[in-house]
Amino acid sequence: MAGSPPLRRPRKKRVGQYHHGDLRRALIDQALRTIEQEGAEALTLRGVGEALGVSRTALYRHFSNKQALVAAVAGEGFRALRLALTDAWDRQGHGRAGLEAMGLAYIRFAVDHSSHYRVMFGRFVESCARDQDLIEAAKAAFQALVDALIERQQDGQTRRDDPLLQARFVWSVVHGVAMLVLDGQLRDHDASGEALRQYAVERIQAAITSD
Amino acid sequence: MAGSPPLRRPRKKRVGQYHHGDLRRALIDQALRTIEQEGAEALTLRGVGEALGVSRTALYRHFSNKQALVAAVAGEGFRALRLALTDAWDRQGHGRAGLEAMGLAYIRFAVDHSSHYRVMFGRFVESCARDQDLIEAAKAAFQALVDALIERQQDGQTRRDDPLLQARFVWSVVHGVAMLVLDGQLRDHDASGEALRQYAVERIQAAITSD
DNA sequence: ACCTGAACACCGTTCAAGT
DNA sequence: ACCTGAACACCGTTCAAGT
Repeated sequence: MAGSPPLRRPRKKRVGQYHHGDLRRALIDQALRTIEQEGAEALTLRGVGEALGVSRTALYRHFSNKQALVAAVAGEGFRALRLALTDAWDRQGHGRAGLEAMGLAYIRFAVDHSSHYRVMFGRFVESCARDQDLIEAAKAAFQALVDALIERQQDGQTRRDDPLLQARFVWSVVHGVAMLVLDGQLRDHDASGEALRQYAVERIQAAITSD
Repeated sequence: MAGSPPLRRPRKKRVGQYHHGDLRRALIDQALRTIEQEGAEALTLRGVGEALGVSRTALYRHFSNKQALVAAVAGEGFRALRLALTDAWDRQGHGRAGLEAMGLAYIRFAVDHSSHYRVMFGRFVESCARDQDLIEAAKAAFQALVDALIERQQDGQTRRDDPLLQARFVWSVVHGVAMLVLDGQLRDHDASGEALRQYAVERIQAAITSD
């Protein structure tokens, strides 16, 4: 779904040789790989550098600090999420089914890339919310939902509430469901998680339709 | 709302003297104070110890590690949250207004104690989900919502879905709204945040009522 | 029983120095 | 321009030793 990054194997550092590739790109990919495989709290600059056969301070040539690297990874996440949402919407033909597919796609993304998803919304990001690229990527993903809801309203299928407000509500629901499933708040991770997803998208539909 | 802990001032350590109070309690209170004032990532065992005039390893007599301390703080949070929920429900007389008040109380708790709330649901807690006290406290808070929804169903006011599923859905919505507001995803923190809260509780009502 | 202080193995970040 | 290695100021945790 996320278009997994090219598998650049950790390589032994040959002495006296620079990286001389797209180190910035390589750093982001390696950070994402670490996050997905071992979790966000296992991400260390030393580890990333070592895996790339590069000094642990090399990344300061490309990022101002660790947070900036994490923000870049989060940005990638929002771009992948946006794609997942628009894909679902398009594939189901922009109708009620499309909207439900979008909701399920959102939750699936969060569950399938739980560590990455956490980074996208975690406290990490909050403080470096100045990162323009990150903000734009997040906005674009959100806009995909707004557009879909507007189309449904114009087709006369849903309540004509403020689309932005309506979108925030829908986003809240799927975000909340995703977080609950991720946090393992649901004892039996599989069965009740699946039931909640289905119930949630159905009730969203009711909420944006009925009086 | 949370019944703020007794203000035990950081005191200078007098040499050769032990704490000899309820150190466990003092550690939890101090940790919570640090979290609320400076955020969860500013919490260090060294800092807690210093504020209490105690060695930085003293807490290992009362907690197995930092995570256990954090779990205890999270447990306190769930107990306070449960109180906030039942208070709102009771004060509004168990009706539709009571349920809406509950939803707003939930979101208000999260916003007013944002750092504490984050700790309650953050990744911290996930790994030490074995902490029985924490699990019980979280369950009790959730149960308050389940009970309210069951009562509404029995009064014939809402859909007779599986109460547990319905409660998870409602919890997801308020949790999602709280997270969105907290993450500053909402540009104008005040106005649109307020609007979203109102819209959310209203749409929850619609979702659990209509077909 | 309860607490301490030194020690250990980690962090992110800075900076003068290399090529 | 890009990268390195040593150094700095932090962590959580362990453990022998004190009272």
